[in-house]
Amino acid sequence: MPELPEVEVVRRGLERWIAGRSITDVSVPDPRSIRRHALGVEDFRGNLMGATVLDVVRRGKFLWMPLSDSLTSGAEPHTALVAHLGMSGQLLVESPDQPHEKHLKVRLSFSPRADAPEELRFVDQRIFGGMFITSLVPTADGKPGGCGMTGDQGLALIPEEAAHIGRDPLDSFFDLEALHQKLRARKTGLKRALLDQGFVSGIGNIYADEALWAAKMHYARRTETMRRPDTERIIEAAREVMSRALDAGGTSFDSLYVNVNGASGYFSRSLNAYGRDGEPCPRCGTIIKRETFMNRGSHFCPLCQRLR
DNA sequence: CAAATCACCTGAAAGC
DNA sequence: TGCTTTCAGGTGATTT
Repeated sequence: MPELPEVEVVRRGLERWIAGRSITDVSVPDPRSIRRHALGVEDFRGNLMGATVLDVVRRGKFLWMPLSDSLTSGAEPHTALVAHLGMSGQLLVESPDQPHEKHLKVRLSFSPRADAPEELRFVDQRIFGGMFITSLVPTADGKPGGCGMTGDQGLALIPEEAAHIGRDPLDSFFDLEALHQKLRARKTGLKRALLDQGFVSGIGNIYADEALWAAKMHYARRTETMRRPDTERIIEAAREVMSRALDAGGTSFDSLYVNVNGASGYFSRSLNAYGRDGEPCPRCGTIIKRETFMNRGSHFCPLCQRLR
């Protein structure tokens, strides 16, 4: 499933192929994928038709495209098209004559541009992801909303529905001290906190297990016992694991075009803990264990990652 | 306030 | 072989 590194690659692809173009047509073969757009399909279409995608920004696993307002062109955007890939979502930039994918949910047509395909397709098998249009609101810290052109360069706005999530470990404005204080105040298990997008975004089950393994910490470690170096260690581990995946994704394909088209699927990850229960820990040889925690698998080395 | 539960989905894989 | 069950996951609303 797509986690932060995959979403970032998609963002870069969209920035390259879609940013600056205007939307000429919209179709929604499966309205379930825009169920978070409360006003329905017609409103969704009406808001997108004629709008220009000004940028493609990401925080954690949320992607958004600030839209021009035809009435006040030149002014700050105040709405955005939000996309979340959920478990199985893909954003594909393709020519309209490509056969429709089995799980094609939303289709956007763009103004023609030389050497760029004209359609953006949202394909999603499990429908945990989706798209919707929403208002942009000021960020809590007044700093740029996320990763992207306008995101990094000063547009301190974020979609309402993503305003509650924390900055991700790859965000240049990530505030370690703020996270550390929140962790100490919360009284919960460490993995639970890592998966809670309100603390830090972008970390899913796979990278949580990998980061915990790399930092040699137990998933149930109490957050109130975390010391500053502990918080640093786990976040640095998460950052390391994710940027390694991003590097791999950025170099394992010929071009961004292939990436944004999802032709090669998701990154093949080199995993040390996740899904490796029953196999030896790459660090010490102890057999990796799997326990159910929060209704999902937690994979860890019983020796390297002890709960004290 | 923390944590558990559920809802949303499909299809691969395992179990019978 | 063929049916049924389990599982996987992110997010958000609701309940304990």
